Amino acid sequence: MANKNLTSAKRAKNDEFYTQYADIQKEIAAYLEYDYDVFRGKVVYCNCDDPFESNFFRYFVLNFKKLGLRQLITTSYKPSPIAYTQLELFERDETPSVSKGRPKITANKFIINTVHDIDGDGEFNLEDVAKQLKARKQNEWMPLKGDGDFRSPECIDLLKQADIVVTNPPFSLFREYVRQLVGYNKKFVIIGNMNAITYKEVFPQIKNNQLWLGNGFHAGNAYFFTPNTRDFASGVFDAKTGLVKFRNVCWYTNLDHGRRHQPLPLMTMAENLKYSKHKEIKGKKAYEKYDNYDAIEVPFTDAIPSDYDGVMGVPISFLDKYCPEQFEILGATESEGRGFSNGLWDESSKVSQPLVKGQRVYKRIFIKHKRETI
DNA sequence: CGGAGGTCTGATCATGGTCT
DNA sequence: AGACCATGATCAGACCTCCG
Repeated sequence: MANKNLTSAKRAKNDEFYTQYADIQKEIAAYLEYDYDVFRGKVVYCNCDDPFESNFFRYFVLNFKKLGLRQLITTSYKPSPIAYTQLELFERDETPSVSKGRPKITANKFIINTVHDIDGDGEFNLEDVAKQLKARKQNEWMPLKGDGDFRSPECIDLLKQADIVVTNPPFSLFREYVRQLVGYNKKFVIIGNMNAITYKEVFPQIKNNQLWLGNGFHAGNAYFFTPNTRDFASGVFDAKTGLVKFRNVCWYTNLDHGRRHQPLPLMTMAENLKYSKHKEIKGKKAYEKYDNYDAIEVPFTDAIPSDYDGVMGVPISFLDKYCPEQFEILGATESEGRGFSNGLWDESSKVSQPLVKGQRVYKRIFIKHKRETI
């Protein structure tokens, strides 16, 4: 067990990817558009965010009044690399050390209760925050006792005080992270890999409409800033901008937003097949029954027919377009097919990956039209 | 030709059962 | 109990194809 924690922590250290300000702004805007007061009177906690670097911290401080926050709590996991400091809060040497002989910079905790223009330059900005924090009136800044791991007791105590968690957690710890959030019954807006949809911790919640995808990155292409430039192949890392490109990245949330309630425009089966070969769309078998599932194969989200009332298997990226008023989610193939058989959700099912005429297809989610029934 | 959408591997690690 | 093996689950990526 101890060993497991060690390896996790080691891995987490490599998870140094900073979300861009514009991406956070765009995502939060989607929730505000749906309900302008979602954040009003709320305690927001960013528990994987170094305030020295984090754009989450920056966003929520700068929009503290506009959102009507009650409090913003931020904790970091690891020491800040000195090179990328946005917030020139303190001389680095002033930073209290945990113990002698160890690096002076440690995991930090920031608690913001109030923000206002303190230096009288007519606008509120990060300089004001720095001054307020230095004065240690109303707002708090202190090192954490431990390493700032989101699972540590002091971070869990802070989590308990929070209403909404917003952050970009280490992907390698995503399952544990979600499990903790759900366990403490928190609202959240977090970033994860699209494959996490199929996780045992995640999919059942999606199915029950307790969790869904957020507004999202443009086309699932997310660009994160990273100081670890050497770990990436060219094409993935852009030296000019310092950004790493990731495919298939999305926001996971249980806050509602408008796009989620827009039904996907659909065509009939015949219309979808019109310009393609019989039973094929873009060279893929379409609308055939699976060999091992009581459902038909729909190879593209675009190709979901408007006129089929039975169970349909669709790619996981369908969830980005999922509108709960339009469709019902029945199950998924999960990894190697656990969880669904004979048209029903079944935990003990051991059915293998979906096959169409003996050919294996990728992971599928099983959905059905919601119809006005008599 | 670049953006959007979907699918692809096999290395790697966790887990669980069985053999000394 | 600990070593060893079989199986399951995952992937802060890589690649391919279609389309305008």
